[in-house]
Order: sequence, then C-alpha cells, then structure tokens
Amino acid sequence: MGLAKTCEPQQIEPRISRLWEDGRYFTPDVDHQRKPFVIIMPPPNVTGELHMGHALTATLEDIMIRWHRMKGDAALWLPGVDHAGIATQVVVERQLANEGLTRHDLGRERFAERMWDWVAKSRGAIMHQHQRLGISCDWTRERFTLDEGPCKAVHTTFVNLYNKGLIYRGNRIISWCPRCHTALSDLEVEHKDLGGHLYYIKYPMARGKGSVIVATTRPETMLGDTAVAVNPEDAKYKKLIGRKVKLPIANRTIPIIGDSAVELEFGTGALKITPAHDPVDFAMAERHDLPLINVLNDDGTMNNNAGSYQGYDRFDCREAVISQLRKEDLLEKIEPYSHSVGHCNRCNTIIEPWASEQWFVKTDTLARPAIEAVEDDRIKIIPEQFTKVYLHWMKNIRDWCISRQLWWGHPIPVWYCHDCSELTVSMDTPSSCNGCGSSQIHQDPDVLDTWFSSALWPHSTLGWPDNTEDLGYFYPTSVMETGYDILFFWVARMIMMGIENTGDIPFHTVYLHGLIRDETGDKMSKIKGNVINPIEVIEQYGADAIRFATTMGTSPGNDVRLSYQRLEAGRNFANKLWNAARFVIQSAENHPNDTTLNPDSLPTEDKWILGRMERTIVRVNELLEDYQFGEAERQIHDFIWGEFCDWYIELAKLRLRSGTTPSPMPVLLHVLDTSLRLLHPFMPFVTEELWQNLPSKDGRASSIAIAPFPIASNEYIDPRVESEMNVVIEIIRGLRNARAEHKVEVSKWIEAYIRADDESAIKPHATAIEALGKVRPLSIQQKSESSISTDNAKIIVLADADVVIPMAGMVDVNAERQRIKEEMAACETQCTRLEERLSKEDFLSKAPAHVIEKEREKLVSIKSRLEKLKQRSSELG
RNA sequence: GGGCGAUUAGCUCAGUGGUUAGAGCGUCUGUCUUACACACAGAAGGCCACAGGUUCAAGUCCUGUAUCGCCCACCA
Repeated sequence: MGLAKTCEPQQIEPRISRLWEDGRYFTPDVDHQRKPFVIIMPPPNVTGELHMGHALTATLEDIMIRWHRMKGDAALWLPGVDHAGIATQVVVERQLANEGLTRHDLGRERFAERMWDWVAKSRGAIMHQHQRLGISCDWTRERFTLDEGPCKAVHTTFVNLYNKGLIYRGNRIISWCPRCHTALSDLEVEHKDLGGHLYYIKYPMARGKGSVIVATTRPETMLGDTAVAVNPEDAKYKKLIGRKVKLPIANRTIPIIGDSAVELEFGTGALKITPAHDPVDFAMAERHDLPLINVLNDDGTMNNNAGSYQGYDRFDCREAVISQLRKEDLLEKIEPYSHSVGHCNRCNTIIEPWASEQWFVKTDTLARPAIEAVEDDRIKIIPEQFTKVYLHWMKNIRDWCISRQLWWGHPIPVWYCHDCSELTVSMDTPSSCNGCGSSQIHQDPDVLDTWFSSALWPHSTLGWPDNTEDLGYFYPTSVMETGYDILFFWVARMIMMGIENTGDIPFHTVYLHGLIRDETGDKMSKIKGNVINPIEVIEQYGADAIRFATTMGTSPGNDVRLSYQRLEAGRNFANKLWNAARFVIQSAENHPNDTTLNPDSLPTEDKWILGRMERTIVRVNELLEDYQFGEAERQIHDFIWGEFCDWYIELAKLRLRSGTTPSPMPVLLHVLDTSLRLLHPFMPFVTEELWQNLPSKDGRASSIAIAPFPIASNEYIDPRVESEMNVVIEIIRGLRNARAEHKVEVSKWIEAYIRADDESAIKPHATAIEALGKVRPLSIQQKSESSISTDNAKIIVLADADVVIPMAGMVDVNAERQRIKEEMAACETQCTRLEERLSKEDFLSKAPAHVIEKEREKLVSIKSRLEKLKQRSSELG
C-alpha cells in the first residue's frame, strides 16, 4: 500500500499520536549518565479551551524538547494546569447564573464540588488538545496546582515566609474589584486613560470667611475625607495649616495639614485627603495620624459612613454629590480631564483603592538575590532587551498582596482565635490556638493569589519540599519559555521564590515569545470575534501546519500576526515534503538494489546536495543553540524545497529514468532521511509518518522522535563543487528565462550552443542541461571557435558560459543589443567601484584577508564577463 | 513623566558589520511536464522612515528627529 497522493494530516495524526504514546518516548528516566534538559510547561488555566497563545508556547517548547531528546539528553517536559483563581471561579459562577444560582446559594462546600467537576472536565480537555498539537511532554508527571504535592509546597512556603517575617498581615490600601469582590495585586490592575472630569469643590473655612478649593476626579470619595492637605512651601496656603474646614455634605470638620507630597502646581494646590480610598492619601494619613473613614461596600455601593447616600452605587453617588454641591453653591467648576483609571484585568471593572486587612509578601528581601541571579548571568533572558525591563521592575518592586476574597484556591494556612489575638500559622489543621490553647479557632476565609502557587511551579512540580529523585536530577530546570506579558506576574516571582525555597535558581534561561495577533495586528479576543481556534485549525490544516505558521521565520519577543495564508503555507510545505518523500520511496521500490552510498564515485550533483545539506545542518544546529528557532526552521524549509526538491530530485529523475550508474538512490534516501530528522522537532507528525515509511529500517530507532539529530561531518562541503553546480544551475535558468521571454512553446525543443572556458566542467552536465532546459541538441564549444551566425540567433550571455540558441524568426537583435549595453554599463560601474576599493590603502591594510581576496576574485570575474559582453556586442554588429 | 520596541518589496516578516538586501503570501506570463496545481517555470516590484556620525566597509553600531505600538509610574 503506497502513500496517499496528498498529505492528509487527519489520517496521519491520530495514528502517530498512538505510536508515541505506546512507545513511552517522552517519559525520561533519572539517568546520571545523561544530561538532563528540562522545561516546565506554563500551566494553562483550567478555564476551558486552549487558544493560539498556548499553541505557540507548546510549539516552541516542543521544538526545544524534541531537539534535545534527539541529541540524546534526558529531556523532560513537565505539563500541568493552573486552578487560576478568579478566572475559573468566574467561569463556574457564570454557569450557576444560567441556573439562576449564585455561589452563596450553594455554600462553600457544594460550590467546591462544582468547581472540581469542572476541573475534571477541563483538565482532560486541555491534555487532549495539547496532544493534538503533537507535543512530546511527559503526561505521567502532569501536575495541577491544587494537587497534594503543590498544595504542600504552598503551605510550606507560606509558613516559612511567615516565620521569617516575609509574610505579614496589615490594613493597607489595596486595589479592590467591586465585581469580583476581591483584593487584587498591583499587577492585576490595568491602567487605562479615560476622559473624565476634574471637579473643583469649595470647602468653607470652619471659622471665619472664605474657603479652600480642592480638585478631585472622584467627588463621591469626599464623604470619606479626613483632611485637606497643602504644601508647606505654598505661600498661598501656608498660613492655613492648622486651621479647619467644614466638609460639605458630610458636615464634619476636618483639619488642614501641610505635607510636601502635595504638588504646588497641580489643581488648586490643595488636596482633599481620603485615606481609605487613595494610596497617596493613605500614606499621608499614616504620617499625620489621620483617621480612616471607609465609605464603600465591597460591591462598590456606598456604606453607612456615606450617610444619606448609603446604598447608592459609587457612580450614581458621584452624580448625586455633584448636584447637591451645585445646590449649595460649593461647586467652583468642572473641567474635562483625561486621566489613568485602574481596571480589573479579569473583568474590566473600574477598581477602587480600598483600605482593608490583607496578607502581603515583603518583597525587597526576596528581590535582592533574584536581581543578582540575572545581573551575574546565572539566568539569561532572551531576547536580551527584557533583562532591563526585568531589573527595573525588580528594583522598584512593592509588596505583594496575596490574599483573595475568593472561594477557589489555596486556603490561607492561618487560624484566628476567638479568645485571644494570637494567630496560629501551621502546615496542618490545628485543633487549638497556639497562644492560649483555646479550641475556639477558625481558619482565614480567604485564599491565596493564584500566582503564589505558580511562583513555586518549577520546584513544586518536581516534588519540593520533599527531597525527591526528580528534584535532585531535574532541578534547576533548563528553559522557562513563556510570553513576555507574564514576565512580572510569573517569571520574576518564580525566580524570587525558587531561590528562596531551594537556594538555587529555578531555570538557566528565560525565553520570551511574543503575542499572537490577528492579521491586522489586533489582539485576539472573543469580543472582537477574531479568534482563531487551534483545534479547528488543526482539523483544517493539520498540527504541523499550525506549528509552522506560528513559528516559521519568527524571532523571540516579537508578536506574530497569524493569518490563514501562513497556515496554508504550512500545509503546503508539509505536502511538498510528503510528495518528495513519496517520490523517493516509490523510486526506492523500483530500484531495490541501489542502496549503498559509495563516497568515492559520486557525481558532482550528489556531492553538491550532500554538501548543501551539511551546510544546512551546521547552520541549523548553530541557530538552535542560539534560540533562533524561526530562522532554523526557515533554513530547513529553504534547503528541502529550494535545493533538494527543485534541483536534486529533478536531476536524480533523469538518472533514474536512464539507469545511469551510480544510481542517485542512496543519496536520495540519505538526504530524505536526514531532512526528516532535521525537520522533526518543527513538524513532528509528517516527518514521523514518512520516516516510518522509509525502506531501510535496519538497526534504526523505533521512532524518529528518538532518532539522532543530524550533526554535520563537513565531509562534502566543497566550494569547487558548489561553483560547478552553480554554473549548471545558471545555464538552465538562462535557458528557461530565454524561452519565457521569447514565448517559446513549452513542448518545443530548441537547439543551443554553450561557449565555455572550461568545457570539461560542463560536459558531464550536458544531459541535465538538455533535459531541464529543454534543449536538444546542445553543443559545447571552446571559446576560440567563435563565429556563430547572429542574424537569426537569440543570444544569452551567462555568468561563466555563453549560450547561443538559434531560433529562426524569433530574434530581436536590437533588443539584444540594448540588453547587452545595459548589462555592460552595470558591469563597468561595479568594476570601477571594486577597483577603487582595492586601491585604497586603508582597505588593504585593515580589512581581513579573506574579504580582500573575495573582492579581488569578484573583480576578475566581472572583468571576464565584460570581455564576453564586448565580444558578443561586436558579433552583433 | 520614565523606559522599551518597531519602521526593509503591495501585505506579513527574516536579515547577530563584509558580494548585487531575502522568504512566504499577493500580482503578472506561461504550464495539469509520470512526487506534488497545496504544484512547476519565468517576471515585475526596494533612496532598508529621515538627518548626522563611527568604520577600510553600515539595513546592521552610535546620536538626534518623526510616526506607530507596548510596558512601567500615587500629580489629586
């Protein structure tokens, strides 16, 4: 049974997946004889389906892992999924909403059951979708952030950091999402410039006349004001410090304080202070010992501190306050004002700064070694420009709010006592208070930020805090490959926590890829409807095509615009390879005895393709070492399509048909086999399927996935062979060019003469030139035996040989004269330029010898060409 | 307000100091030539954003400018 005429991924992929699964090729053993190469996969959220970003991540990581596995390393790629706190809770809450329920209707326990039902479904779906991409990770080691092991790691870390004073609880300003009902870290707040207003409000002096005018963008927060601040250097207000103003609407009296944080130039120079709802004000309140008045509920409505506005939504309250102020003639003016407003990065709701009791990680101590690790190059970031970004963030890091008011996540291992103020922080559930021994204790109801467990991922997945064999062998890991958008969220925190927990860096290299965008450069989003679903694409174009489309020709850190054209290009390349292989395999069936490659008697084209392949292998290995996957892939693509298929196979066909010896069969098979192995990390399915169909299987690995990656021997790299073949290729191109230019019918055979300086270099290729240039007969002449009639001849001048094709009635001698004239002019210009360069003292003394030599050779060849052009020109008269 | 990136063919992008700057897609001309029309053959198409500088040599390094994009930042 032969191969299908077209590459059909839908037929191939399931079969190959099974082959890999049955072979257990992707589960490495701890083997101290071998070098480990380890990637811990960024765990996708258990929110549901994979998107294109995951496909890109998976592809890049698979390229690295497959390459190292083929090189003989113990390649471990550990997959997993993330419980993804808010994101997943939102998904399940939305399902409940469809049933007319909220999580409160169910209660914590039943809600947790729903969550785990969802996880079971989603976790399997993610694994299945990943497998369809053909990725070679070790599913036996798959982890979930809420598995027992990672949970133990989380608790251990929390307890350790608490005991070291690096985790603390405090009443501080945090960003609050009124829709998610939870605190967020600074990173989870997205700042967007919004067109708003700046409201100028009069605060009348408590005693005497006059007022102080303050400017604010959020007038509703004035209900929580506890002071007005001015700059002590401000001549205008200096004398007011210490006096009091009457807070309108609330009818409280609040002091005027002096603080240098107030900008003289901004607004009116007087600042209303709302410590419970603004970070700057909060800091100022701490300095001046001002009271905090919280006026907001957790859902963004006003609380009982807002007096008559209690129950108002914050934005309705703003309107109401403004109209009341207007009534009282306390609104000086309203100016349009564009400013940056924080939004929840999950639900896009405008966040509120809100003073509340939360847990924090003290980051400065943790950041120091994380900075050093990157500065002294123990951790290398690719592309390099992100090193600066990382260091800048790390050096300005602020404490990390880790408590979330959600029901889904790692519970905080802290218990409060009803009878005393002592906290019990413990790995295991305690039965009594550490301080007074009371059994009246209850656990903190909050959970940890999802990124807290993610920060431990590289070591928690390998078994930490237990001293497992995997941890000892596979940690530190090799490469952390992820998107640049989570450099701070994840990478930075993994470095801090990895060093803190294990004393060692979590990975040696950080490879950051760009974002997948649509063909117009927009981010893909469900709302915009421009999402390309990877599974649909796999079904339509095949997994190899999607892998090709997302990585071919891309470079680290740069965004990828994905289009259907790119996907088609991937599919087309797979099909091209498929058919080339099909040709080779079928030919091998017809020539079963031509199997041994004899290096001593190879024709030029054999040596040429082997040499070109070796060059490709050298280059590809260099590029892979250097994390230039897109460029490596392009090199392989260009070699397979542009050299192997376009030239070598075409030349080989002629020899196969005529039965010439030596047969090209061994070279065809060798180049195909090597090409498949070179390409395998990039396009695993089609290469495996074809490799399984290669005729000789003696002593070979059972899967291309564990076959050796090609290494160049440099045996066949020979510039003389390359230049000889280049002449042949140029002659053939010239002939085809001439035919096309003169619209000679494809079926028509024409005569041609080649005038060559070195007849012996061309003679062996005469048959090839005849066949591929479709000329017959072809005569090769010494340069001296000139004088070919030009009246009815079309003349083509080639680099190192002249080709003369007599074609009665088809010649335009004038056009040819013109062409030659133009080419001569171009040659002369270049000649002059080269002569100038070669006469410059500086060039000769400073440029490296091989560059000078090259320029000299170039000059010689151009001069000889010029000679030929002159001769031709004179023949034409 | 700081920082980073981009600017190369009609479009999307490679190009990591050294020939005449490349690829895919698109366009135009031919061709179903026994591996492949998801293909083959050929062609057209570039002041490498702009201005200076360094260098024997610059798309590539430096400085500045412009446009676009991104990240960070507590001026209400």
